[in-house]
Amino acid sequence: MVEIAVGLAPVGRDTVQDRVYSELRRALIGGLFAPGQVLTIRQLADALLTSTMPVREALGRLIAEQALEALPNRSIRVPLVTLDRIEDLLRTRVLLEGEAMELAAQRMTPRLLDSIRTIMAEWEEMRLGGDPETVDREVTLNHAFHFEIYRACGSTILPPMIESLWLQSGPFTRAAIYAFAEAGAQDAARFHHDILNALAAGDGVAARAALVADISRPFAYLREKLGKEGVA
Amino acid sequence: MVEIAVGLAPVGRDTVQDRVYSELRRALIGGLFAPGQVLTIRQLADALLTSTMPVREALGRLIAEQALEALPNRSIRVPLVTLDRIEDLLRTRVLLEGEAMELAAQRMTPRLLDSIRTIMAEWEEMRLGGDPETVDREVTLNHAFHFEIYRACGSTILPPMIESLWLQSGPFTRAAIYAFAEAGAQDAARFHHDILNALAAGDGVAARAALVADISRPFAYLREKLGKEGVA
DNA sequence: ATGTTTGATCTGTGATCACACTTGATTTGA
DNA sequence: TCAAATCAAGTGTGATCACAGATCAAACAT
Repeated sequence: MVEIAVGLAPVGRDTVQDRVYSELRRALIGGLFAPGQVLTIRQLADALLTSTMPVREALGRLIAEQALEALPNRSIRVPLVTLDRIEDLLRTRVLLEGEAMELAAQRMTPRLLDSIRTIMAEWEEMRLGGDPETVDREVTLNHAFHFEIYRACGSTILPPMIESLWLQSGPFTRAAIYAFAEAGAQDAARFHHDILNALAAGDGVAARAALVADISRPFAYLREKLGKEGVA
Repeated sequence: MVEIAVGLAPVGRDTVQDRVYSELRRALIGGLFAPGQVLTIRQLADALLTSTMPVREALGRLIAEQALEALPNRSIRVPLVTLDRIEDLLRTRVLLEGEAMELAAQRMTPRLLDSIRTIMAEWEEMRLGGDPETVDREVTLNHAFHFEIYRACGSTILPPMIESLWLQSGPFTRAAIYAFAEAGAQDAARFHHDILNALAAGDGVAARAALVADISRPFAYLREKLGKEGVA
């Protein structure tokens, strides 16, 4: 058989389970669920207007990815936020995302750089608007900015692992985003610009350093806040 | 209510799904499934003497962990082995396991060291026996040796991620183990001794180096073998 | 001989039901 | 008055069934 239509993308299935999974994942990364919140299958099925079957399988996947926690009671909850866990997450994210960033810097192409700049531009415009309603979109764009880079690292293993870390960070990054809405806006933008410049120069070490600064910022804030209040 | 029987361990549930999951995981790490092999729910359910329900949920978890692959055909298979994938896995394992090892070296206790030595002793005795029947037990002990260390690293995030990498490495490490049964036995033993000595000395850098040598060995062999034969 | 259609079989997906267990409030007992 | 027993509502788990899509071979048409 001759090769036809090489430019087409694979169509990909669209099962109910996948939609439920994507929706829950979006909600987790966006911080719509509170740490410690218990999720029940039937309640989610009602909210999502489906039956319990797709929900329980999606929850099973999220538990396997450490994004949710299965208690011995058989109940399912969003993991708690503790000081230890924050340190742990930050350290692991620096390790993996730093590596992915440095690898990506060595394989950067003008085309990819353009794509990243486009996302960055939209993100910055939104931040300047200062509309609190757009925080969801902001989270999405921030996610897109980082993973557009990580996908360029040449590894098929690293990006899914980093996604898992974002999923675990999700429940308490939103708090930090809100808090930094004014105070840290220019900082975050500066870090992203630093990353972009380093990538354009092909300087992996500088890109890694800028990234570490970028993701350490909200964690440092949370650490300080939790240190005063105890667990949230 | 008064506190009674404080010394008891939590009983922990034992669902059919968990047993299926453990069994599949064991089979994958032990290399019982061939790369590219297609797994069907009903066939596994028959083999495991259960219904399809627990099997499909267990498969869903394994897919979420990247241990299995969901094709657009809706069929499920063990991921293929390619040269790129081998390089990718090795690089990521060195990154994560090296970090875990260095962290563990800084938190090592005499009690844990003893526990590791016990595993090591049993493993070495089995290797000296040279019985090809015991390769399953050998794989299990090798796993126990490494993860007894990784659990000591103080992170709750790192070990599950490393488990996921072992799961992905499983389908083609067995080939390497067989090949090294005679040729590399003393090498592997030496690396494990190096690791143990470094841990006892609290020397994280040396422990990391010994570990990298340990896990690079079978990968190097596979790389060479695949380079000659093409994909397996 | 090549390409198309057809049909039987097998696959994952989702819905529904029964069951065992947890949980929390209510009732019962001393 | 307080602790223990009880009961009802709600939970995840597993089995079973119905269905749409995939697969592959044989029959057919070009």
